[in-house]
Order: sequence, then structure tokens, then C-alpha cells
Amino acid sequence: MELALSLGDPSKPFSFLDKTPKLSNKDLGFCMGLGNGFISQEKGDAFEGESRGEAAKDADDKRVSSDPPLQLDLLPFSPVPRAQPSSQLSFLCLTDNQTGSSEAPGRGLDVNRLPLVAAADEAEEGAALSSPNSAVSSFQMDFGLRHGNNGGKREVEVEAERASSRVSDDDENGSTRKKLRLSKEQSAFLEESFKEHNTLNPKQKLALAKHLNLRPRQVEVWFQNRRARTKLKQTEVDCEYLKRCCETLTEENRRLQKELQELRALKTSQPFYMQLPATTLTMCPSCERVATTSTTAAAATTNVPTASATVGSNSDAKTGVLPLTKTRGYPFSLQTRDPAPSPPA
DNA sequence: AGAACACCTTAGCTTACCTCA
DNA sequence: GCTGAGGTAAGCTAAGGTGTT
Repeated sequence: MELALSLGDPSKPFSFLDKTPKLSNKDLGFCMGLGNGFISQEKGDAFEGESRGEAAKDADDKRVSSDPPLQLDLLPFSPVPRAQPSSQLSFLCLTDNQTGSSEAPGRGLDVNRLPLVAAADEAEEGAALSSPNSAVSSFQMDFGLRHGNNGGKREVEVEAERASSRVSDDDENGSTRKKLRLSKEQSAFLEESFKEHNTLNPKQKLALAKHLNLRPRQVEVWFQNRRARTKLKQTEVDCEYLKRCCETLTEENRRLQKELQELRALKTSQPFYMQLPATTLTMCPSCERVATTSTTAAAATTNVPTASATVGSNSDAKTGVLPLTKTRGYPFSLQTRDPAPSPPA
């Protein structure tokens, strides 16, 4: 059974199943993707498609199965129009402006740089500030922006030094690592970058780090954690979907069991049933229920070759128990067919 | 061999909730 | 009843460690 969950472009078929050897044992072999209006898989969005595994990526164009995949369209988490080729937060702007905090928010922002006022305050408070980088909060960001005249390039650089040395101090001390909290602006920028590239090449990493006044390692870690979060969410979605599939199959199994019981009851109620050379059972194509047809008797009496379902010869004629282990699905094969041919006149 | 990554884990921080004075 | 302080658990997330590719 193929299970494929599509969150987007239905024109991209699922083909991961054709490459099952490549799937690891950990891989659910589950395929999800978000298409229209979202970052393409190749661009590497996260929950909005990143988790469509490597196998799916590799095999997108190799699907050969004739079974139509079961596709489920879900509403996206955070629709981000992909139409704009170069958004304001794209990498393209990483190098176009490095003027720091004097810039308007959202462009060329440098959220780790604080004005001297804030830095002085923090110096006074010393270790009382539990979250050093939380000093780069939006409040202080705004403060810095509003009082940008205070700062100027030099102060910005001083703050950048202070911020970086704070981290390096922690590293050097090796005592307790301080929790660095990225500001909303930093996170938003990283998020936007992640939507475009869920992995970074060294050049992009350096550019991002420089732009956000972070260490490349921090950017790298952020992307690693972001991918992990994406995968986790994806796994949750997959599990939920598989759960629903399981419920559906259970219900189907229940229905078939009931149907089987009906057939057994039918058989026991007809003493000569098993003595007949063959029995034709037809299934209604619409309701998928087995219909008891008069063609059985007709076929038996007229020796018309039965078409599809034939009670196997290995069935226990005495007990009336059908061989349940003969086939994987049904004790006998049922084929959807047209109404039984009328016996020849 | 080294880089990049996935995965697991740890630990700092925030938030919500509760209790109590 | 309302309020603020203190404690606690849960969740989030940056970062470290390790194995794999």
C-alpha cells in the first residue's frame, strides 16, 4: 500500500516507494511536500516541505507504480508567498547594507548591537542580568534605534565587541554556559533564510553570521536545530496521518470480516452449497458488497463455466470452514465483475 | 582527514499555573 | 476578593557531544 501525503503540488508524483532500498530503517518512507505558494523542496523549506525526505527528492521523477497515490492536502502552517524572488530578507541583502542599528528594522538590522547606554546599564548590573543576549531584546533594540544618535558607528562596534566577548568569555571560563537568546529579529531573519535554504554553504553561513552579528557556529547550530524541529514536526504529522490510515484499514478489515461471516452463514444455510461444482459470487461495484446471485445454481445446473470467484477445492466441505490461510486477503478470490452472464437458452 | 550533518542530550530561560500571605 | 511574591513544572531552544556520511 502506498501512502503519500502531499501538501502541495499534485503534479509531482510520489516515487519514494520505488526507491525503498534507499530508505533507512528509520525512514518512514513518507513523502510530504508543499508546493504552490511555498518554497519548493529543492529550495529546502522546513516544515513547509523540508521533511520530504531525501528519498523523495531523489525519486521524484522515477515513479512507476500505477497505483494512484493517496494525497492529502492540508492547510499550510505559515503561508509565505514564494512569489517574490528577492525578498527583503533574502541573502541578496546580506551584503548590501551593513550599517547596523541605524537602519530601519527589518533591513540591515543588527540586533546584537546595543547603544552604549544599554551597555553601560548592563555593566552596572553585572551578572544580575541573567540572559546576556536577551539584552538584545526588542525593547532594547527599539531603544537603540530610537537613540541611535547616541551610538554611531563606533559605539555599535563597541557593542558588537562586547556581545562577542561575552560569548567568548563564557567559552573561556568554561564554567556555566550562558543561554544565548536570539532576538526576534535575528530569529525572523534566520527563519527567512531557512525558508530559502534549509542548509547553508560556508559562504552563506558567514554572510548570515556577519549580518546578524553572530558567530558562524551559532548560525550553523541554529540551522541544525531548526532542521531538527522541522523533522520533529513532520514526524508528528506523519504519525497522525498513519494513525488515520490505520483506523481506516481497521474499519475496512472489520467490514470485510463481517462480510466473511455473512458468506459463511450463507454457506451453512445452503446444505448443498459446497457440493456444487462451482459458485459464482459477484461483488457490487458500487457498494462493494458481495451479492448472492442466482447464477450459482444456474451455473451449476447448466455447467456454465464460472467466471471469477470459486470456492476453493481445498475448503473443508464437512465443516464448511473456508481455508483462511490459503490466500493473504480473502479465503477465496472475489472479483468485481459485470452481472453474471445469463445461461444459454 | 576533515567538514557537515543527524541525532541525542544538557542546560538556560520563559511562561503558565498554583499557593500563600 | 484582589494582588504580588515565591515555587514549580512544562516547553522552548541554544549549544555540546558523538556517530555517520
